[in-house]
Amino acid sequence: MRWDDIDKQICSVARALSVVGERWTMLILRDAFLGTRRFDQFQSNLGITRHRLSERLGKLVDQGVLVKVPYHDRPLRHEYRLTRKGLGLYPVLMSLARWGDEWMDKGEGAPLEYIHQRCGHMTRPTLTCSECSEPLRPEEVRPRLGPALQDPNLPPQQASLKKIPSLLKPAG
Amino acid sequence: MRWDDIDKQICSVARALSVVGERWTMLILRDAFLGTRRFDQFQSNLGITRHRLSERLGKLVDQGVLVKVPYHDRPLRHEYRLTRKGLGLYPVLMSLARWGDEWMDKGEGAPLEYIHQRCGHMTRPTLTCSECSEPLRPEEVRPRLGPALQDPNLPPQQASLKKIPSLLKPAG
DNA sequence: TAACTGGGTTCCAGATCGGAACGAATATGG
DNA sequence: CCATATTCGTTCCGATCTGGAACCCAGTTA
Repeated sequence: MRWDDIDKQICSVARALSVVGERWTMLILRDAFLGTRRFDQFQSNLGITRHRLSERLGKLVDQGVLVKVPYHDRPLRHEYRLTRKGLGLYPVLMSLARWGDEWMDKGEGAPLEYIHQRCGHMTRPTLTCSECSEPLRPEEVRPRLGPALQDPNLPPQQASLKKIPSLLKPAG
Repeated sequence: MRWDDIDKQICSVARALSVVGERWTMLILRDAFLGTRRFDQFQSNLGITRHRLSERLGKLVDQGVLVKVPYHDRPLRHEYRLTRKGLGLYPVLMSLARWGDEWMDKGEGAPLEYIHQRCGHMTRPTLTCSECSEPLRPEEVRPRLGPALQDPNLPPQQASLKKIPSLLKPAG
């Protein structure tokens, strides 16, 4: 299967990755969340080539993750801002950052810390259950088929998704 | 800058992506979280080529995200299991899935639903503050320089990271 | 002894990437 | 009026990565 076809899978992770799963895209969004808005700023912060940046920004705009907002005309200039859809990726970025902090630290501590202004404390973002507010641990969550996979006449390649073995134990 | 050098950045997101940011890697991990353990199962579930799969699994093992555990000798066979480091990626996968559910739905509802066995309810995983337990909203969080970026003699390319403009408003 | 299974590796054409040069529209300085 | 700068891109080309198919190897089954 080609990478370009992953968005055809009946899987939310695959669909999400079809938008944000390419090289650089997540780093562009990281910068966007830190306030970067202009082409040249993205380019010099990231060290990405202009060509690639242009392509990625274009795709994010097409997908509704960013919008081009004019901030000056004559000459026409625009900046790139996160939409609501883009802001929805905040948990993804934060979870990546947290994992990087914990597992990829090179011994000098975290690059950035985060203050939750609502409570005033330095926060370590935690994924919790919407119903009981406890932290979500993988071995306490059981996936089951949702509406999209209950359709009896699924394309056969997707059938494997119907078997969810789902035992989550670490090893080692 | 080459993609292979992103792990040299002083940024936890970049470092995390240097491990899980390549094509297919996240989908391999999604499958691992759903219980897949064997080479052929990954291959047929994902539709990835054997070559690519072999390479990605190898890298994940090198990075300590998966371990090869023998389950049969003569002939020697092993399976791939998530380590603690790998299990640490759960929030990333869940956040991606949630975002996909919300923003990439094609009108047939979610592919999978998740039951939190501790409380018995269907859960919508939510990123919250470790200190006050409120949901973390991007505009309520202010990043500041952590230990790793306070070093006064940083490599100059990284200096841009020191400026954190950080205004997070949607537009659109 | 032939076919099968699990878990790979090799090879090659085609797609994607990185770097550098080029372009276009306007503003600024002299 | 001309030269230079700024901002935001696009074009071109050689290097790297990817996908598909074929091949390999150690047992196992029949």
